[in-house]
Amino acid sequence: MDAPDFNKEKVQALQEELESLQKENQTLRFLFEEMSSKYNVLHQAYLRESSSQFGSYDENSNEGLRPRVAAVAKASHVYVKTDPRDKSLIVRDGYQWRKYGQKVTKNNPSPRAYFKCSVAPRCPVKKKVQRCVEDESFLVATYEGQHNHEVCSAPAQSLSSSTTILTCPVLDNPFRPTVTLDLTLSGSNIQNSTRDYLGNVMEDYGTSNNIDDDDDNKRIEDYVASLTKDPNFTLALAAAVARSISAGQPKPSIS
DNA sequence: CGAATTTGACCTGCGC
DNA sequence: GCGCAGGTCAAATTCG
Repeated sequence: MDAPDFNKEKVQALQEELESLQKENQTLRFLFEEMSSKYNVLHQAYLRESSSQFGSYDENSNEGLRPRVAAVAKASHVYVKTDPRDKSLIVRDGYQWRKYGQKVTKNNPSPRAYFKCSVAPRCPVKKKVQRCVEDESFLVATYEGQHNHEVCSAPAQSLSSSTTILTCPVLDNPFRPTVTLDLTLSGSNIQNSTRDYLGNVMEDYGTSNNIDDDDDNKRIEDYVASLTKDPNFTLALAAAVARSISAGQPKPSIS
């Protein structure tokens, strides 16, 4: 076989792969943006509803001791990509936090920082932040509880240049806290299951996309809604995140 | 000088 | 009961 031809084919194959990865990246961004916007709308609605419920709540009454909204939400874990040289344990998520403790834990050489939400005096939310033991360029933030107030400042997108993240609604439940994903990851890090799943979804979307503009937005919303309800999508995303963390390799910017 | 952070001490829960 | 680990408190320190 002729060597130049072989190299040419190789370059062409790589270019094709790069293009497909770029498309994939765009698809993911599109989906996350859609879900994020829907999440924000739902979250605001939830905050309004819960605040009105708390407003009528009589804390001196014994019968009032059972709020209609569960006070303690399950802890959620959020991975945030940061510069590994940056040793601070600060995760900018739009809320104000007061640090009240730091501890070195058994299975992780990096210390764990403890924060309380300081936006509202009686906000019960706590946050733990620790570097990921597998990849120190990731911070793992664990949120406990639920904010009883609204976001007070710029959200996660305002992170420093060394941090590239996107926020997305946590799937299937608009009332869960935000999960943060690094979408600068190379497409090669995306688990096949994720790729297959999203491929199927977008192919499905594409085949049904020959409709007029009015129906277009509605259909997009339907797809986003179906995604947020689909546990397979949750699993696929989780797998992709886990894989990207374990890979810990240099990531070409595809954007 | 007040607010935020640091850090060692203390508390609590859990496994043995 | 004891020891360990995680979580919280609060005095000391730092910073704006």
